[in-house]
Amino acid sequence: MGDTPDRHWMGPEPAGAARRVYLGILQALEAGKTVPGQRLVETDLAQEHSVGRNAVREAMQHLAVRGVVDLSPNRSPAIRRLDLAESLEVLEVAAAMIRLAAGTAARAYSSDHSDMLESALSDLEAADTSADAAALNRARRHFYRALLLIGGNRELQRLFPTIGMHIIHAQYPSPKIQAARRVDYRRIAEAVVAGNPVAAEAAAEAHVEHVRDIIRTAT
Amino acid sequence: MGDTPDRHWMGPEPAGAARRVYLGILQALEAGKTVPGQRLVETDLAQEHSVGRNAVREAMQHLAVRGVVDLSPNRSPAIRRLDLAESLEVLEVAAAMIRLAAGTAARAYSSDHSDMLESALSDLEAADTSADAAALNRARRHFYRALLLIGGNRELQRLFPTIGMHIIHAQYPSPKIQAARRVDYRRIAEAVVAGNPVAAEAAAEAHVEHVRDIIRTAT
DNA sequence: TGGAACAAGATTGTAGAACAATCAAGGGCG
DNA sequence: CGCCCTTGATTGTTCTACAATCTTGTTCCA
Repeated sequence: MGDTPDRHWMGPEPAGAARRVYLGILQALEAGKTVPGQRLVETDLAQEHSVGRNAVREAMQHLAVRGVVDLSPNRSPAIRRLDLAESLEVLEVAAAMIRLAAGTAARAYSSDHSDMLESALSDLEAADTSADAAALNRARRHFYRALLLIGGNRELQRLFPTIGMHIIHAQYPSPKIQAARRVDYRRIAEAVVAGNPVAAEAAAEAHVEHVRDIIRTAT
Repeated sequence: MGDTPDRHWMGPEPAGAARRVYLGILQALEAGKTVPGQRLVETDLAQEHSVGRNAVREAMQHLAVRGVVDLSPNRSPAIRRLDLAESLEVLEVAAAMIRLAAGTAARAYSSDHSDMLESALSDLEAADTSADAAALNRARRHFYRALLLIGGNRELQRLFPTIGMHIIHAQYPSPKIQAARRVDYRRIAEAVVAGNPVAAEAAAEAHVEHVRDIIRTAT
């Protein structure tokens, strides 16, 4: 349907110059080139990406919104670091949001949407065999994007990407989580396709519960 | 327990110069001096508040995060306008978050926290009789702040204020909602004090349901 | 030796100028 | 009447300059 407002279709992302910095840092984080706690100096990043300090600042704001960096006055921004307690707090919020996303998608599902879920799941399989970190993250986002688009709740689309999941995945790059995803996402998808909100919500919560367990024991 | 990071204790708020603009606009919105759909011109605001254009831009970013303004490239930011459908979408997300906040607070409640809830509730009563719009909003925030502090989930504290509730309240300043709050908040508080998460979550959802009904009929 | 006070450097906070890029409205022309 | 183009308004972006603040290292005194 052509009514998707593509303007900032998935949570506000920076545009133009700031975007380069923003994507660069996210990418460096996924690649492990930057680690939690690391300080990010404005002028360095500005030179590195050939942009003005303003643009760097703007990128930092967006990263802070998504819970990737911590911003405090008169201090260099730092990649956010989560202790176990705060990780679990993030997961608790994530559980509520994923649950809502799954339930909403199940309620709104129609056969028009089958392509989205299919391609997301096949992406996941493909990435799973390749074991490429970037591809895995892409596939994960792809799945949630499908869920959010099917559900059609624009406020949820706006807020969902702001949960601090980037850091969670950067801090606990466990292959076990990926294994869990493969099973859990499929279960969620099945419930959505079946138009069964209760089952979808249950599957969503089960998934977060699995991640929670893995993280708890992995620490 | 002095470990509460007061730095950005309640969702990231702008600091310094940008803060003036940010607060000015929120205030103007609550006072009805700015209306949904209104365009906000950078240079005007900069002069008006005696700050640089970048400060205005920064304020806009924060307002966009909180769902107060809509930002699209090469266009003046505009106060967000919600049609009925999107209002309901916002409320759906709000329901999930408030539910989580209430449940978490109920689980974490101890007698140390009684003051917070008490003062929040008495604030609400006081504001209710005075019927001053600003005081009402302050009291509402006070209540949720208490809930979030009791629950202690830092990620929830970060994300909660970013739900687009500012606009909801700006667009539907119905006295009926305030009446519902008086009853509903007390019921939530009672469940929290009783340490009953299930009841707290139910009361939270009931409240949002009431607001939903009021908005549906008020349009 | 320990530590307090101070000095120097690094980094962020903020305003402003300048220019490019884009958009919106109005005017003229076919 | 409708299309195109010019023009003004507004945002996007970089750069400069300086104030405010933090950090670090050094000196000096007890």
